[in-house]
Amino acid sequence: MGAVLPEGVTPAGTRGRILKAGLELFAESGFAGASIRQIAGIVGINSATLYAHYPSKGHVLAALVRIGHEEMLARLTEAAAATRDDSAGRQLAALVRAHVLLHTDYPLLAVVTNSELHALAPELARTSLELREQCRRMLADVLELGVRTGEFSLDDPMLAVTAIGGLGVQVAQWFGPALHRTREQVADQYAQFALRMAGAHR
Amino acid sequence: MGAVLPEGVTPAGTRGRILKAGLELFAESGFAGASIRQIAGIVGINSATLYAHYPSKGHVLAALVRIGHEEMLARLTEAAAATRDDSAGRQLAALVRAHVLLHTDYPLLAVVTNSELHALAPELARTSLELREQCRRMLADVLELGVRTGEFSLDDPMLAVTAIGGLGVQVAQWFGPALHRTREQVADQYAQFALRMAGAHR
Amino acid sequence: MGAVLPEGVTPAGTRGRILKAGLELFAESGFAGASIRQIAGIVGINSATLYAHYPSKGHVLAALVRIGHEEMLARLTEAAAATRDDSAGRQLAALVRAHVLLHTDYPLLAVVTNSELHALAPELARTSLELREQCRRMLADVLELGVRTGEFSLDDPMLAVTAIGGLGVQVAQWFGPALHRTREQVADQYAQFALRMAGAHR
Amino acid sequence: MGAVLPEGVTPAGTRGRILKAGLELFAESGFAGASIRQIAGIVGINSATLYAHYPSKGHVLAALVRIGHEEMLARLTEAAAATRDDSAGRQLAALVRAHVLLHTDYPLLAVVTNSELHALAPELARTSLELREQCRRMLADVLELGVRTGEFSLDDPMLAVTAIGGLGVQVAQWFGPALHRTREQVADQYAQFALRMAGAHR
DNA sequence: GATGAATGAGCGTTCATTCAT
DNA sequence: AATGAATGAACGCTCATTCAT
Repeated sequence: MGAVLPEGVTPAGTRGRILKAGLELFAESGFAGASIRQIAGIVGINSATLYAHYPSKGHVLAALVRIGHEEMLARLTEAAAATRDDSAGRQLAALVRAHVLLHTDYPLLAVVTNSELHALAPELARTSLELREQCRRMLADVLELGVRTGEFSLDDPMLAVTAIGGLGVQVAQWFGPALHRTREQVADQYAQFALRMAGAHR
Repeated sequence: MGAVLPEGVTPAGTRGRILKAGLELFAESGFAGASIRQIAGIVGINSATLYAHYPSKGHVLAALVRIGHEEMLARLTEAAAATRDDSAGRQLAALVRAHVLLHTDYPLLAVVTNSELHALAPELARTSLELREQCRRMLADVLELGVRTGEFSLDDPMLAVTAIGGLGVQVAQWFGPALHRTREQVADQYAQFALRMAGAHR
Repeated sequence: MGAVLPEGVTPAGTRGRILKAGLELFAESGFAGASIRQIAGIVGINSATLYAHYPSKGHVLAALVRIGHEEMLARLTEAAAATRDDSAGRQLAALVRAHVLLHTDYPLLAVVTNSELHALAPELARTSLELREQCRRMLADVLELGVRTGEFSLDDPMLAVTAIGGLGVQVAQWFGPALHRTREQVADQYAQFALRMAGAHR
Repeated sequence: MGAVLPEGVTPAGTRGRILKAGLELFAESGFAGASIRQIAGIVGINSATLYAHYPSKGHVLAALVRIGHEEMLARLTEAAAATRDDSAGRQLAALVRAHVLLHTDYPLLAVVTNSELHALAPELARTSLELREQCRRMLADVLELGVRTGEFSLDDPMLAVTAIGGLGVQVAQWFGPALHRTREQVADQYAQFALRMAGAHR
């Protein structure tokens, strides 16, 4: 299945396998629709054993959401760093490409990260919400830069941030081999869409 | 609350109140996260009474999803009819405006319609899936028309259909008074985004 | 199917159709396993309508059990009357034949009458229990007569009453066309069994 | 109470206590009339705990029915073995005695085994139905043997199998201290009845 | 005589979680 | 690190019954 998690960030051993099983089930049935016993069943452990690794079902989701947001921030940060001295257009393209590729590479994680955040207790969600805001800020900065330099033309930059930021989210829901497009092709297309939305010239 | 349903299509009396309560809860907690007793509680009836009106929890969702898709098709159809003889650009703008306004007017319905369809038994989902495909087809037709007439320039029209079609969906998740923009302003902005994505010139 | 009730005793119209439906379902699923809605469904009426004819589910069963016992008493009485002046052997044969034929003719009624009596509130059951005792008495009288005249030889007449009285009960559970025997054949066989059990000579 | 189960075959601990409670209630109210909470209440556990031991209410019944049939087969087999070289008459008497004693020793189990089999899902019932057929076969064999040797005289051996096989069933419904007869007395009487029904001479 | 809407109680079952082992 | 047994609460749903129409 597509239940893939970023290496490095993801814990090893049983903890990691619990996360992967949770990812699979939360993506398919939602947080409320997936049960601790189903998760344990996939991992091959008793449901009570799960509590030796995570203090509650909510903490499993929190860990996933956290990983998803951290990976997003990492990729966007990297993209920004790589284009720090480029034009606003190049910076925007890099951000959108990175965002889209995140969603083609970890589609289930993106789905869970985006649509199950509300199921999280406020305290468990806080960290992730902050990461999310940082990402948003990065996109907003680039758009504002472009507007300032005259490279972009936007009537309502804030709406543009939301619209462009929302592009990647959809990708996670349908990207797959049946699409007959590579991740790069999709990323390039969406980068073009973003540039056009920003009214970029040159 | 934003638990608003299109008039006319929505049944009257207890049936309608059940739908509104279901809409509110499904939007907030998802299908699996909302309980029949919660719905009944909002309506102010015994949970058993619900079954005098709908044969199962799934049928409540199905009715909502159905109404959502029918309203979408109705609005898109109206927009298309009103611009039948206009340029592809005007047709596209009309479709996107209609789509966005649907999401500003019935945000909860749009959220439920889009993100809980998977919770529906295949048989209950079929009708709605067909309506959804019709809407997609309408957007695709306009984009193809624009490409044919040279009005639009698109490398990959199919991806554009998806990207533009996805614009409205996000709107439902954040539109509200706190945004300090009218529904018309948002619709106009998004129509502009769509035209830019399509590479429309004049 | 085999949901047949004795004519004459059974009420006409909807009341009768309710009884037949109840008979069918109580025989198949037991009193607790059959629902008022199922009964109403077979009759083709609303479940609330049933209460215009019977004050409760229990009263439907009571009516059936009553009919069953009355038919039994009627048939046994007739058999006894027809052989009043015959030998004990002929009297016994007539009783057993009548008993068996009752069970071949109204198998479902017999099943319900025998195995759902316990589900009846004591007050509703009383009348039927009295009828049942009368029938038992008739059989006991014949056996005692035969013992007195030396026609029968029995170590423990009371056990014989029970054993012979129980013969018919089984018949209801398997009699049918698949048996490839007529009701008369079965009745004759069982009458012979009874005579043998009684140790009848001549 | 008479909620007694054969030792050895019956599981120990909570599992066994669940079976005993189920036996008591199924015998009294039937399968449909007894609730999981009633069973759990008698055992003294939460109703959810029951599901740690049996996957469904039906499986509790299935276990009981299974035990009942296994005990029946075991006792009949033993009786047959002990009289293997005896006359058909002695073999028949041994079988009937064993059958009756089974019903005096485990009356509730016999009632449940006989009258709730129909409530079992076909798959759960299969094994028990096979055991039941084996028992029937044993009785049929003895009767056929007696007919062949001229020891018995039967017009319709198949009906005799059913009639004699049905003798024991009734016993379970009334045997008890109030009867003022020992289990042995009843068994002997019924063995005599069976021999007479078979038309045995010496 | 019949209905649809309604109800309180209860159904079999599953939930997330705890705890002794 | 892992388990089986246990729990209170809740699940979706059906029950027999009532009542205004």
